[in-house]
Amino acid sequence: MLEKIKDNLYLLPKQGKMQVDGYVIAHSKLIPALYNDESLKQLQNAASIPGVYRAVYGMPDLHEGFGLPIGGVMATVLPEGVISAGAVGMDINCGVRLLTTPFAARELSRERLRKLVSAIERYVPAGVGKKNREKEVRKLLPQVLVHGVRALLEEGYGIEEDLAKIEEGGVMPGADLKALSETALSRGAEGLGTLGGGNHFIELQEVVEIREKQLAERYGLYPGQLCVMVHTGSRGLGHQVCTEYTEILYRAGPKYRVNVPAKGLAAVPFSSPEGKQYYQAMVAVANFAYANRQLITYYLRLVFKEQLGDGKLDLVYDLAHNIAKIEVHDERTVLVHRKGATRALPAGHRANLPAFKETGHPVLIPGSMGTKSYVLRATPQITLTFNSLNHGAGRSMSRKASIKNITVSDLKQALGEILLNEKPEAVLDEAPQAYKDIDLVIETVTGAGLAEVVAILKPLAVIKGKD
DNA sequence: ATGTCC
Repeated sequence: MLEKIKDNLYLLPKQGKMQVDGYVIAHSKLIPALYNDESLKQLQNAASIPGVYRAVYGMPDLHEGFGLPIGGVMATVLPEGVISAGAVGMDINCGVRLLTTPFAARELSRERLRKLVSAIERYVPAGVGKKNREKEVRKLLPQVLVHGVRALLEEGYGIEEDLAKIEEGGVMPGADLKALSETALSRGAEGLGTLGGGNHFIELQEVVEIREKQLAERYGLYPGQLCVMVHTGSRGLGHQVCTEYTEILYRAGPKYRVNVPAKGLAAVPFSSPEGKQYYQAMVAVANFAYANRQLITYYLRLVFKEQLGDGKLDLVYDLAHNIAKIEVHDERTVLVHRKGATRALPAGHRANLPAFKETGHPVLIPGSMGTKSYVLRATPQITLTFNSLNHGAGRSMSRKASIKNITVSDLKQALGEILLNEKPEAVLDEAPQAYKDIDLVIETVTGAGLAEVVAILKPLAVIKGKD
């Protein structure tokens, strides 16, 4: 089905109802796994959606999802093209934030590290169904949905400098609370400031390698530095909104003569009332997720102050990897749906935040639990994928299969000296054996000429939430 | 990913 064009680049040729070609960025060793799940079929489905533009793309961490595969990028021409809730994903604005600390990793004894982990667990509720305990936080929900991180700054949960390092400045315009159901609002109030479960985590990491010294320094990264990476999203709120709107869009589709190949790709024209309403809801939820990572940062700063006497944690960057954005490509306005894909703007791109205009922004790519994380920078060739890169390693095994096939000792061996807050048996589905090889995935995007490695971090301790 | 099927 895939035709090799050159190393790390494959064509999924237009056939059947596909309106455009597909392209998959993948190392040859990553190809066989793509035939073991529905991801290529899902990419073909995406290529048949009304108003799809130029081509659909699969990142090297591609795997089966709901509707659009994880690691999928699909753009639609505006205003006549469609918007799809399933192509954004359940966890709207799931994303990653990287923080530097004023400490060197080697300054921390194992005992100190252990105490740090317990303190983080005390401050940040982690695990499926975990709720925040503070009335004052729940009260912030309406402002957070409309004003994003800015609303938190006004209440003292952050500093002005934080905004300069968050994608979109921590707020997307166009949110409307009326687009959210009572259930969604209630789940949002409970979920604000919580980590969640699944692949979400807080990691204490050490910068172990710098590949681009000047760029790393511009990003605030130095060898040996202790860093904190936060991976979470919009919790039950995003799930609720995706579920509700998939149903709404699925029912409304025929009214606009939009027929979709799978319910997960339910879509309506962007300019339709339902389309506009989903976009207003998605933006509100995206603002919530940026704020969620900000609130967790506030807790982390308290923890560092309490445990180590200095809570000066500075943002390297905060980015979304499940979202749809209005962008200009080939001088056309399109809606780029990225699901498990990171926007990656090269040097000089005008959509960069002022802090990164000259250099291009850091692209934060976590590995799987216990493996390295990468900071990349996109090259000018990134226009190939609508300025998109992968979002992580990508699953190679379903959660169910992982629990069945991976043993506690497999996971313990993979973790080695790395501290884990949870019992290994509680997070077997997150074992690195359930994921693709992050080094190979990164080699793919660098080999394809889409990005270069700036810095590499390795985990010292992992905080996970239980399912 | 998710109050993992109100």
